[in-house]
Amino acid sequence: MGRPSKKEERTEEILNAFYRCVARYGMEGSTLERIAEESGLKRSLVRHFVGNREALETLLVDRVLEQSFQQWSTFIDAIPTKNGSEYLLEGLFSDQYSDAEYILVIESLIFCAGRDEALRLRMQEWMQRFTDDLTLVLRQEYSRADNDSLEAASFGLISLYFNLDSLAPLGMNQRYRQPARIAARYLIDSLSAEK
Amino acid sequence: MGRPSKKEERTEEILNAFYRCVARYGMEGSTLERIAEESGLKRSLVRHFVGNREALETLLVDRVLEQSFQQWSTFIDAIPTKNGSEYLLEGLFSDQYSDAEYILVIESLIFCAGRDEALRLRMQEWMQRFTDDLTLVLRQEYSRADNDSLEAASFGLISLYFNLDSLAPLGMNQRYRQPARIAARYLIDSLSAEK
DNA sequence: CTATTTATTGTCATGATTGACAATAAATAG
DNA sequence: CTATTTATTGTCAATCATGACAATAAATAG
Repeated sequence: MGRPSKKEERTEEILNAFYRCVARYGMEGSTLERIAEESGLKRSLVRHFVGNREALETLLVDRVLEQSFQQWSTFIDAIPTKNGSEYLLEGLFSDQYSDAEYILVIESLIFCAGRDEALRLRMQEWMQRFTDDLTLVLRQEYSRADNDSLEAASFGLISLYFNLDSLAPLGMNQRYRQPARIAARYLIDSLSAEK
Repeated sequence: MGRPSKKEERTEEILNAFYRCVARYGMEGSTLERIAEESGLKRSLVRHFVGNREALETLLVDRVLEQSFQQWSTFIDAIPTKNGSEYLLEGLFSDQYSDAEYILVIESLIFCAGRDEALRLRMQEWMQRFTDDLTLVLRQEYSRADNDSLEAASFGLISLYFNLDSLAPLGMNQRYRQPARIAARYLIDSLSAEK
């Protein structure tokens, strides 16, 4: 009985607002006031539904990493054994799936990790998994390439993917999407050119 | 007459401290108190020698961009007409010249540029010049490659260069230096493989 | 309607950040 | 030593960010 709880939906709204704030102002610049304003709620409500700042940050980090792992798994699992690199290119560098905010948030988390031991371990694991999965996909298609080459190509793809959207604050991410895609193809093609 | 001024050296110390703080805490996280502590001075002295926060930021941005242009020009001008790509690889990906703080500061400036019209224009110019110069160097060596390929390779090199040191907070920049270098070579070699 | 639960608003205290400036100490020229 | 200039220290007020909580309004069950 009693008034029905909006905790779940409100929490969702608040975390989405926090997410957008981090993409725009960074973690340090995302004050509770800004988050409240971005979510269209009073600051007291932010506290009421989620808690203090620490709880808010914990929840955001958990959520971002969980969603990231989730979507990445879905993406990776959908990659066919044959011609997987085409899927990679499409998934990483098409307008369609591009999400600049996402990269800016991840970038912020990596930055914060420099001063947060626990977060650092999680982001290291995150990055490791990212590269390992990519390497695995590439290995399926280019089984003759050695490990160093595969790792180099994986890191190259990730770098292109990250760097492209980290230029979003300059409004230059669209301008360099095509170059990024071409460069990515160069990296992949290099694997088949191996001796 | 009067007591000799320490304005120049103190300003230098303060801006260096600010620089380190930005690399560690970001622009928003670099409070005057932290900058003062990092420089070993009282906050009042920071104000005395440089001014308020706005003046401090203006001076830092000017200094970072000026030094960046300066060092980049020196680097680019030293590149020989023949075999320039070897110099590029060495300059961008050797331990010796690596400077993670520099990239983290630039990254912070790009991020800030999202909320600062004037800064955005300057960083756009900065990024444009970076890629243009790289493209020019590559064109000297791979004159048969078309513009799109050159631009893609340039953007790829920059992405690898940036992304590598942006992993510094995770302590993973050393681990991926070699992959980055290998990937960079792949990109460059792709230009000679052009039809 | 009543009791209960939760949303919503508002407020107050505390601490952090910044700006401004007074007061003192130190160095130098003459 | 004196006058002058600057470094250095210290302090106070204004603003912002946060935490805590009281008070009210709204919704629901019975």
